[in-house]
Amino acid sequence: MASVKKYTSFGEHLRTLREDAGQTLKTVAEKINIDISLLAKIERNERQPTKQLIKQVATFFQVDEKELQNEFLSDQIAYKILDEEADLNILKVAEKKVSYLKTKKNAD
Amino acid sequence: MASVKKYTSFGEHLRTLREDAGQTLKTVAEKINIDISLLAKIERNERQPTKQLIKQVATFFQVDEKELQNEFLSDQIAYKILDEEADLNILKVAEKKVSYLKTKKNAD
DNA sequence: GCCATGTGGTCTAATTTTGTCCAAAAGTAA
DNA sequence: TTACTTTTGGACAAAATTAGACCACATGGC
Repeated sequence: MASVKKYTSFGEHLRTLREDAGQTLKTVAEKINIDISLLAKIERNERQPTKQLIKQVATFFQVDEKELQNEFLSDQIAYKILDEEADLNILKVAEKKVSYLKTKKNAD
Repeated sequence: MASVKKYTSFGEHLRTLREDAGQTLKTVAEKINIDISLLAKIERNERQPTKQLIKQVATFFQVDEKELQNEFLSDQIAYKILDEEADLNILKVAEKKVSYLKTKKNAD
């Protein structure tokens, strides 16, 4: 059985990666060449990471990049739903729309 | 039995509303006080409607505002997934995160 | 006290997005 | 064909959003 997946925010996930690696904000920020404060904000979900940053972080902590990108993407969707105080069934509708838009895209 | 729900894009939905009402872009745009070209772009999903615009449109066509807002929100999510070429199971993760973030929010 | 680490505010620059204007295309009817 | 209506699409300025930098301050250990 694989490890149990925890559903935290992207920032918390990142912080966990860093702390588990026994690194400080400073060492990591220097390694990936960004401001300490920016990294701290990302870990607190006050700034959004760029694709490039996610890639660098994934390399640094040796985790799968695509998975980390997905981690962030699902975060964005979750926050949007919270912001708009929307119903969760919107996700079901979105899923159907993806299928629809995909077939539509192929049709031209 | 209620009407069968169709999963189109927000813009297409809007266009259908307008055409079913036998209105032109001109008449609707004037009524809600925006540029014709902007309304056309929204119908083609080239521009995003503001909340205010959705409200006006809902009033004009006498449809439920909240439902139309949801229609748009699910669109945004669907397009994001398409853009990022992400897997649909991201939506499941997002759902779990909403729950997590909700409880977290209440905890402070 | 000192030093390392993390926080939080403010600001600028860059990027993204909206909304307007206008010309051209497409459709319709005479 | 011509005239007219409707829709499309490009270009661009204005507005809004966001990342990222800088720095002072807080916190915590030694």
